[in-house]
Amino acid sequence: MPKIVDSEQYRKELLHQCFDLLAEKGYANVTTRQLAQFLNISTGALYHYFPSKKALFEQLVEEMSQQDVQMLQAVAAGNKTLPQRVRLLGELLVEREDYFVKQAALFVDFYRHTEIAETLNNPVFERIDQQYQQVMMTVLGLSEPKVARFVWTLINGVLIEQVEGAAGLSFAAQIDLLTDMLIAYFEKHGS
Amino acid sequence: MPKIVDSEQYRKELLHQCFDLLAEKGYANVTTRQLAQFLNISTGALYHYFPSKKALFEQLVEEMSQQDVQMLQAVAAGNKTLPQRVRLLGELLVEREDYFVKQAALFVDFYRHTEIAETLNNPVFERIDQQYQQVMMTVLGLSEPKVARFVWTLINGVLIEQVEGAAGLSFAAQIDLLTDMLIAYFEKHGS
Amino acid sequence: MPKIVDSEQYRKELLHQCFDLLAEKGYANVTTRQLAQFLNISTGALYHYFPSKKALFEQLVEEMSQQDVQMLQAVAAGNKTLPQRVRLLGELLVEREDYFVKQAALFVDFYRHTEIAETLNNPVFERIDQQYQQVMMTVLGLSEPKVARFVWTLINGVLIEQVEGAAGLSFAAQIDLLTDMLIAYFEKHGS
Amino acid sequence: MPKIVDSEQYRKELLHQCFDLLAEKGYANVTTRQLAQFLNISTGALYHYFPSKKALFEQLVEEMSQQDVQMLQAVAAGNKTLPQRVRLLGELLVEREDYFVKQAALFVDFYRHTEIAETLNNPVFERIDQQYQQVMMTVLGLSEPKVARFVWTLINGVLIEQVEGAAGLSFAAQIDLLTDMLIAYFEKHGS
DNA sequence: AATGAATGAGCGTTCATTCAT
DNA sequence: TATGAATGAACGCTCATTCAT
Repeated sequence: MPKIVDSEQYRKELLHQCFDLLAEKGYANVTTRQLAQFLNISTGALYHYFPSKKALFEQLVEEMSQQDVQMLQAVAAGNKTLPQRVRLLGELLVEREDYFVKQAALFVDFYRHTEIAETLNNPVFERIDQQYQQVMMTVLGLSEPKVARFVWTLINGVLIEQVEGAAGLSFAAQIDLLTDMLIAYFEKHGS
Repeated sequence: MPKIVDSEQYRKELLHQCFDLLAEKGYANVTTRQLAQFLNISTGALYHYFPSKKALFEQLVEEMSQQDVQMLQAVAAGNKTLPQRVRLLGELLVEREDYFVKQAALFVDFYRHTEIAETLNNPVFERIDQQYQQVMMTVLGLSEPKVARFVWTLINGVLIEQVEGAAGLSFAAQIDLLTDMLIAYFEKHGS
Repeated sequence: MPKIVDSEQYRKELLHQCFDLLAEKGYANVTTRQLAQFLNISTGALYHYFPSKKALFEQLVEEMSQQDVQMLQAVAAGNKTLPQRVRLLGELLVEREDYFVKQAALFVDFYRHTEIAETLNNPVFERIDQQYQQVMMTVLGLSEPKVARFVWTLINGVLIEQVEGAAGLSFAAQIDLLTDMLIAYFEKHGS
Repeated sequence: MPKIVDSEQYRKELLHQCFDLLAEKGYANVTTRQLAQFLNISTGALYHYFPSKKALFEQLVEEMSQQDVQMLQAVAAGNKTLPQRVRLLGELLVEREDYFVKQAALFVDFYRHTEIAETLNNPVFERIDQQYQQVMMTVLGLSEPKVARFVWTLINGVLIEQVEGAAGLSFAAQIDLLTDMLIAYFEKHGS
């Protein structure tokens, strides 16, 4: 086994490798031993890179949310009308369905495994929430933060239903419906 | 404490008593001992009424979903236009915010604690999903099952955000926005 | 395995059974699994009776110190001169050498495994220290608390050397020497 | 940082640096990583100089006991009466209270972390014990080895009580009492 | 029907030690 | 010599479940 040269880099690689496992099985349903085995390292090594299971999870969520934001920003480029932007956003989500669904799974776990008292003071939470709100405003060119936030809430609702594997409709079909609804709303109420 | 006459009835009472505790703290964060203590029975007795913690939880989810459906049906009564129905539905949700948010919390837990392979074959899941789809069709007087189903998905998205305690907007404000959006959509695309 | 009827009684029995093992091997060198195995119960049962390994240990120390005090009080009975009392105390210690040596071992562990900050506020510590000082005053009929305390310190020094198995002299010989020293001291300085 | 010329010398320097840390926190409460960090070397380097944590500890105890002996020898110089020697010894102990208390802490840890079976055969133990007995004979000018040995036992008893932080009396006060007691004893029984 | 003591596999985590570099 | 990443057995403890009463 080669000596790790860039330990910071390796830590991020480990995080990325964890993503699928944690998103699919859920934080509470994956043990540190499973995690280590999955990563092909010992439990000791896992704790060499992360101070605790919880910290690993938080780092993962943060890392992924940044990746999210970068992906979504792409929609903002160019001169587009609001309906165009909404459709583009929908297309992006459908294109990367697998990623976004897993990401949503991670978030649900993250929130549920944090004590409510902790939630309010947690800087990670706040930063992430702010980021998503901001990116939705930029992407859709909205002036109302609360509408931007609401759009993200709805998207998450659809994503989470996919997580649960309970969807009667395909993700693409749901995103289509959502797109239509948003466009109808913006046509009627302005942006 | 009255002598137990109808064991079936008593089981349901126990379930109703569990609801708040499990919804607030989450399935994984409540031990069977806590559950038993909360119900003022012994752990042995708990296992007399329910074969396992998981089974108890599934029965609770099922029981509550039926209660949900009954509540929602109320909106369907009388001769109303679609926008009226949508608004009524929104009002009902806001009125009983506490209950519905807890219910959503329960669902999220339920899905996350079930293996994906299990999800697809689980009759409980299917039945519940069908029920919600059905009730939304009735309540809104829709002819399209998939739209009905989707409306419920969106409502759940809003509820789950409240569960997570992460909401930037109040539940009422979000439901208002959702109501407006649905009305705009139906006006444009028909029901 | 019969059901335990008097759980409080059983807890004390478990404590007494632990005594030898913990005194001989030391708190840190006995694992909870070893403890459970030694007691012929499961680790789960151990935690049914004691909230933690540390709590078990503290209860043991307290229980034993009470037993100590009762033993030592016996010397106080009757009308005796100070030298007589000193000799009687020495005889008692030699008679029950095994017990007192183990007890001393326990105490050393107890103090070393408690954070210094904790030591000062710990009610268990204070009570025990007071008890020994008090009992030495009574037993020797001393009016000076600090001398009483000092005598106990010296006795403990001798006991601890036995714990360590490092003694060049037998316990009886050491206690004899100590007795002579104390008598010489009291003859010269009064009691 | 000077280039290491004499590896043996460096090893002893490392030991001396360890002393405070190990005496204050206790063998079991200091990890090899902490030790290495404290010494400004890597864990690998630590294992280059010492075959194991335990061996390091044993070497430390041995090294320190030699230092002890040298300090104590100082009292032997000159033509003094026994009471004078006893008082001088007491003064030395009080002067260097901090050092001797730490030393005692080390010894207690050392003995407790060694299996009893091991204790009896351990050459380190025997050598150290012999040394102290010898030095006490020289220092006090005693002809009886067993009394010399016993005096050291009593001194240790007082030191250990200080280690435990449980002392009702100051170290100086206890040493004063001990001095008086020894003098009274020697006056009565001869040396 | 009901109790609660008992079980033991499994959890997150630690740390003395090793070894490729 | 020296590094520090890697190991993995073992720790204290938890908790769904069982079972003698």
